[in-house]
Amino acid sequence: MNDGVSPQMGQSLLFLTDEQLRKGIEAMFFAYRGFTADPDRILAQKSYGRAHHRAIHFIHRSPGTTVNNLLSILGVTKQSLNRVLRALIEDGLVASTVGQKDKRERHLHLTAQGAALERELSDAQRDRMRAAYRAAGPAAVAGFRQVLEAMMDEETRHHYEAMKDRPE
Amino acid sequence: MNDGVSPQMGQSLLFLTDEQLRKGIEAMFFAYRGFTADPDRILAQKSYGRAHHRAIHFIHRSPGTTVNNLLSILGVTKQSLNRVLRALIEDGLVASTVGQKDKRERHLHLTAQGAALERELSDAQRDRMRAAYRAAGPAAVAGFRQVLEAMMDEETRHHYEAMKDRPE
DNA sequence: CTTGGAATGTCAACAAAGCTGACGTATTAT
DNA sequence: ATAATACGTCAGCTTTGTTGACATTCCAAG
Repeated sequence: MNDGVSPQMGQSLLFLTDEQLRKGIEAMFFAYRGFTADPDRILAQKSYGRAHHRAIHFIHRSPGTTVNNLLSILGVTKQSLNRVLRALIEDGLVASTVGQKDKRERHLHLTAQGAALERELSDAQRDRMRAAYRAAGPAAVAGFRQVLEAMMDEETRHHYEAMKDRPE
Repeated sequence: MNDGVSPQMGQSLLFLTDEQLRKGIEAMFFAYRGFTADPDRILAQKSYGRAHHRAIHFIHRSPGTTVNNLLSILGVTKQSLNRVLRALIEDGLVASTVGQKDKRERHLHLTAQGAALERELSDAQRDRMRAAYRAAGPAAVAGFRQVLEAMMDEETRHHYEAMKDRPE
């Protein structure tokens, strides 16, 4: 299994062994459970699911986004998103307004109520992330982000990058 | 929002800002899609799903494991696992044998066919992981693993650690 | 001005994968 | 003997994804 790596970097390539890769894969699997655990608990009380969380998160991040844009960020079908969105709109967490320039489009915003839930969810998720970051330290965090970014699909990374530098 | 960090480490705590945490959260979400994308494609062809992949993975990792043990690793109900397991046994990918010492237990193994699918799936998943590792470098990989481990629930981390140092 | 295509919404039907609750059976432990 | 454990299974429900079909609204190009 030659890796096509230049010979002058004869330094430890042990981090690329199948064993190391397997640990990374399992770490990813187990960590994702923790990542979603706290929001999941909050959502269950309100009889929402992860799909609602994701919609709320990205509407918060990109206020006024269109349904189509949200669709491509989330990578699901419009039917699937629509079901979630309908519930959030009916419950008064999300406001959908017809576009001025293009009236076919709907622009999505969080209501005060929606923003409140967003805060509750992201507070919980951030708490765990903060604890993990603090335990691991800044250098580890930089590496964490680097590896995750390298793991994304091309198209996905574009969405990620586009969202990256927007101010809070 | 005081963090209770000792004052002598007046160094940059900027990596703990909400902005940084949010990026980590989004990176985790987007990266997980990439993480599962390649196996998902293979599984879809064979009309299996992620649940089958997980069962196959951990049976491969812990040959002869009992149903109960697998249950606690995967964190699902026995009914949910049973559905998946039944399909894999019927299709001849997994062998279930009655325990010798305790005959109530079933010990699970991959058949040759099951091992073949396991290899196909983990090859695909490892390829992406390897590319990400190589792009990021060994230091980043160490950080990646540190943060992920710190993100796990206590109980989950035990499973992870228990599996960690077993030879391939 | 008409017409084609894009954006959206909605209906129906289905599947994967999780859940609860109940029950049966074999086996082991007390 | 009885209780607890390990496993399997039936039934029913939920969330979240999928296709496919179809209507509406609207922009833009001919």
